Amino acid sequence: MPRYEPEKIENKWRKVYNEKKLYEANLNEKAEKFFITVPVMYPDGRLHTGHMYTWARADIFARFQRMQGKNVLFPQGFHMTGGPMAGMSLRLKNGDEKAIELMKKQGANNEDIKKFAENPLELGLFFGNTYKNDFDLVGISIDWRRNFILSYTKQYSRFVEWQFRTLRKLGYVTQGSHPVVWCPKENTSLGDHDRAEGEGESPLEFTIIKFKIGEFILPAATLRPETVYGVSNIWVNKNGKYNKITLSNGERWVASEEFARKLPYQSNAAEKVEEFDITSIINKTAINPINGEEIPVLTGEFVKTDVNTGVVMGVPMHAPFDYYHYKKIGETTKLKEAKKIIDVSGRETLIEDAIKKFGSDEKGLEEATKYVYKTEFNYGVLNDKNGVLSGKPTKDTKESAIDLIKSKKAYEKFYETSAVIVCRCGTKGIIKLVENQWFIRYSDKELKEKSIELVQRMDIRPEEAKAQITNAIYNMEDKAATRNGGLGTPLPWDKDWLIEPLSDSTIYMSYYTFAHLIKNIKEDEITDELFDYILLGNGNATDFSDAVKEMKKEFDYWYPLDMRVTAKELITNHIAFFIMTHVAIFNKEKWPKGLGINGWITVNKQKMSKSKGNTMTIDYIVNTYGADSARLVASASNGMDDAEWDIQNISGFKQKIEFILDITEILASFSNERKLVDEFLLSNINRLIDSAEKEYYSMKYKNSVNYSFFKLVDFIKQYINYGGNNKDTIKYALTIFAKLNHPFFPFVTEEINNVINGGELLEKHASWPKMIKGYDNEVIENEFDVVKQTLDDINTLIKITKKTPEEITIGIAEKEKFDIYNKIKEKADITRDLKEIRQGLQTSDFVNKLLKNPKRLPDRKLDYEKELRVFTELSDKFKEVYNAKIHIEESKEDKAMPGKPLILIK
RNA sequence: GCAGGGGUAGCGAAGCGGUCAAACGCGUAAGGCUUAGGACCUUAUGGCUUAGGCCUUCGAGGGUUCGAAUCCCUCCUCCUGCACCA
Repeated sequence: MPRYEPEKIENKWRKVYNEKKLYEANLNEKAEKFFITVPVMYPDGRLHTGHMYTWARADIFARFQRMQGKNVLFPQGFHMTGGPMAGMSLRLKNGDEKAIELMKKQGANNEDIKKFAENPLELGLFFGNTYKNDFDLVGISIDWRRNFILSYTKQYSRFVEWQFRTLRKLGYVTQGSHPVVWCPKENTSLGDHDRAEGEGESPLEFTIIKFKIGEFILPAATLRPETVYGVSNIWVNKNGKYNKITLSNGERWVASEEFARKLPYQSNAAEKVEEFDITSIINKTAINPINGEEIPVLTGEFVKTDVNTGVVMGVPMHAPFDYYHYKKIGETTKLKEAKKIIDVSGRETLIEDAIKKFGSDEKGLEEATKYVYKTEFNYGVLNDKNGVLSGKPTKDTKESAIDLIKSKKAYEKFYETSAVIVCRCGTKGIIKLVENQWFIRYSDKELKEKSIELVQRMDIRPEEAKAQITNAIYNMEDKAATRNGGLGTPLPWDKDWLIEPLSDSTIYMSYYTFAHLIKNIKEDEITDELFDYILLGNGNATDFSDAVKEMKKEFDYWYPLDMRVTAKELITNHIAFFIMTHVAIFNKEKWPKGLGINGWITVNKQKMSKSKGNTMTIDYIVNTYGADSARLVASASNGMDDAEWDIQNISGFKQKIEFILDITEILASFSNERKLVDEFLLSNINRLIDSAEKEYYSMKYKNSVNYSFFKLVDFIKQYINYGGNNKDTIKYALTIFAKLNHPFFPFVTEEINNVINGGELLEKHASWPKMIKGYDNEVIENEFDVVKQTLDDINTLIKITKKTPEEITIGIAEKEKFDIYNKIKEKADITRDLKEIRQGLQTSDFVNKLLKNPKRLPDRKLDYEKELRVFTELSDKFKEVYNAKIHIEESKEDKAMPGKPLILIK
């Protein structure tokens, strides 16, 4: 018997598929089209199992649709817009050891790395090439002719320009200023992916209140301007370095040196910066601009000079740090009593309690701060010591507090990071206020409404994702669409700006439809009018060349997009942008139709990702286990939950494949004998076709392999085990096995089908099997269940009695009992009311037994003749299993029930 | 803070008002096969039980129902995303 040799089989069919160009999709008016995409990939490293998961899921659907007779287009592009590649290139250029090592580990040599350092696009092209190989290896059925690179392809840049001019014409573009996390060394914004530390952190807006001290201003930064009436003092850190900053309006600020360095990124007001001896103002008196109160400047070593201004207002009764240190200084120096200005009813000693609870070390005070802020914010009210703010709930006071501060000309704002952020280059990130930033107005109410309406109609799997997407759109704010570093297409009307990567990739799927044709069109022929004509149907056909008309034909045929497959983390950004931009630009009939959202793979509960180092590259896994085995990963989950993937699963898969290959090989040696067990197998397999199809359709692949693979194999095993040996039945079972599993395991199933049936390829239109009505046989399925149950029961009995059976008698209930049983079964389908069921039945011990519990009423149809025949047919099997004499007979005993024969063991 | 999704056997998970320990996969144990290991096959895998039985379970508590993991309420707890970044 031959071993399963995946490499041999896979090479063979991979070659056939490529030679016959089966993955290349051509316009064919006669065939129904199906257009499926996965987002463009950003080629900055090798592909791993995590990627394979998403693409295999899409590929399975693509193949499934092909087998349904659809003309399937599954293209794939690359994305080379944006920061990470440029950042990596820069790091390589600077000789960053870590970066160089990372590239080497992924197969780049010194020559390559030199090229990457010179041009980040080279890096993308290098990895892009490995992707094509890896995908081909694992059998992702992509039409590579339509591949293109965003936004590196010149023609595509034209397309993005058209997109943005169109959005602007429609009024969806606006301009304003915007705070971003920034690396001052690489001079670029720091997205999550560019950070070595501080993922998920964002800019936080602080209010600066200007306290006067002599000729100087102390700018105190706070998140709670509403506590300004409770200020007891100003904190500075006597160990910190401070500057005197002269502003263009003449104000002279005293703030930390770090602040002076950060300020220019948010305002160009500073004219002169000089050193300042902070100790010279400690214990001097400052003025609260809101109420004119005189307050001392105190030193507090807890004040961080690298955050905000290095000047903090002390509000002891409402801030644990202030409380603790103010008290401490108060022990030796006479200080005014701190004012309590926020009341939380029933929590008079909130701050004392909080410190007691969490402790007075730094960590404890931090915890206490969170706790106090939260409690006061949600339940607090500003008491009568708050001037014009008195009586307001804390929750609603921030805005009016700011207005008040503004009216005293004491207001300023400053952005700070919500926690420490470090760039991959090692530099600490700061906040830059980007002026004149261009936005796409995703906040537009009408656009949101239309988009949400579309989402309700879309075919989204899993169903739960619909609510999330709806919500994401509902909460959408304006999106900064440009940036001033990295790679990308310049904004057509303001060339200083580059269009940002999430914004140049919202409707590019339409570009796939003609990507292979537009390559031949000269750049200057690609005008806005051309795209208006192709994509929106505007303009006159006579104005365009045949080549352009051809492109329009492709677009009209393939668009809209039928299915987009992505991981769930894209819901709140890319998916929302994708849907909304389509709604904004395209005619209604071109809006997207379907989505497939998946979770991610975890290994030991950790998300599989490059940064965690828990991945395997695709070429490794395919070379080690085979492509079909590797694709099993797509069955890791049903919906968008995270799915734990265990490489051990592959061994069970292989065992079963070998079993199937074995019977495939010896198919000719089976007989022509037909028995009840044939009906059993045909009926079950027939039903599996339907079950598997439904699960494939809703992308619940864990369920679909369960049916098409594990259950089906199990049925064939049972069939053989019960003595089935009919050649036609087995041939049918194997054929269905090959077909139902082909989307999942294309190569080995093609081989199996080829061996038993020859002829046409499965990877061809409309090879999906249909159910055969006559094969359905519910009663036979039930009776074989009875056999299984009876075998179990016999085992239990033998175990309990510890007997070695010499004779086993199986007593089938008499026909009358079956009649009553089936009658009750029919009634129980309608009602569970025992009285109602009892009506018209003669009372007997048997009836009483069946009607004891409404939960245990008869619920499957059985048949006397069949039950007797099934057991008779299998008596040899029983004999073999128990090595005992077997009697099958009718029995009048009470214990002989329909579906539960009497068992006697001697 | 805002939003979304969970808590079922050793693990991953199915089940979403009615086949009485719960699909399927993995793991584990025993037996078989084998020179041995691996692989493979069979059986078992909540507890008790000398005749197919009983008891206890689906995060916790309460409710609706003849009947709830499944519906309703309260609580505990875990995970994920939050944008200028692919």
